[in-house]
Amino acid sequence: MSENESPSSPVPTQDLAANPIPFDPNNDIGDVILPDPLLDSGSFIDAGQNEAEPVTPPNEQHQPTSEDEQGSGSGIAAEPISVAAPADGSAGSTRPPMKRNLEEMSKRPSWLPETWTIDLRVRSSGATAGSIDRYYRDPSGKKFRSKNEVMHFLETGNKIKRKPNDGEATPSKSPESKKPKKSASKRKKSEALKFDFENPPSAVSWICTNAPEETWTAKVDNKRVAESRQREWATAFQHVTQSKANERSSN
DNA sequence: CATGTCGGCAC
DNA sequence: GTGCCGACATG
Repeated sequence: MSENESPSSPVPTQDLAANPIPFDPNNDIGDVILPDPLLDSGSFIDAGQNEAEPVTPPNEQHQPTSEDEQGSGSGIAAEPISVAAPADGSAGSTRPPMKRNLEEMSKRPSWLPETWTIDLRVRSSGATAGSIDRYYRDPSGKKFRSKNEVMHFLETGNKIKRKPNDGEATPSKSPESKKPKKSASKRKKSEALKFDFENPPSAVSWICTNAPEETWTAKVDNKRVAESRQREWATAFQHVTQSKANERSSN
């Protein structure tokens, strides 16, 4: 649907789309983490509607090793509002009550890892225009549309398979397409664990920073553990515990 | 073919 | 009202 051409729709997209994300440089997260080297890609596409948001959301930590940003959708659609840093208003004076809703909506759910991001997208057309869709982005930029997809990815490391489009929409002349429901001997190769089980650190200190949000940081030898490594640990941990659980249940 | 977007239903 | 996922559109 590029270019809304509804005869009676001047496309009054605004209000919700334009949301100045309050960001307070004073509001640190306890001087830990936030190594985010490059912040960018907040605003790009802009169907030239309106919402020429002068404010560039200074959040969104991007991992250097990954594809970045999605190209563009179908033209329309407001700019994706990315919420990474906790937009807490310790010094934020004004807080319009209505925006509060939006803010609250962008608060990170507890099940979402700290390193992930939430993308808020406002529907700009259609019957459901004005609705807000929430997407979740992992540190490498992969996009997920629901908690379930995120969970699935967290646990298996495989992105959930998007609908392969099937049936009438794809008249492939062969209604009798073979559909191997399960490949018995084909094991999906998931990423290898990046954890040195042979040489684990002798001691790890975990520091909890409470402001503005609960954040745990690991230290080995008094040195901060890279956030990426923490993630590797988490992945390894999950993998191991999950394996154990499987063993147990199959016993 | 991949990915974004909207419809619409199930909580 | 919100979250979620299928269906569709589009580059």
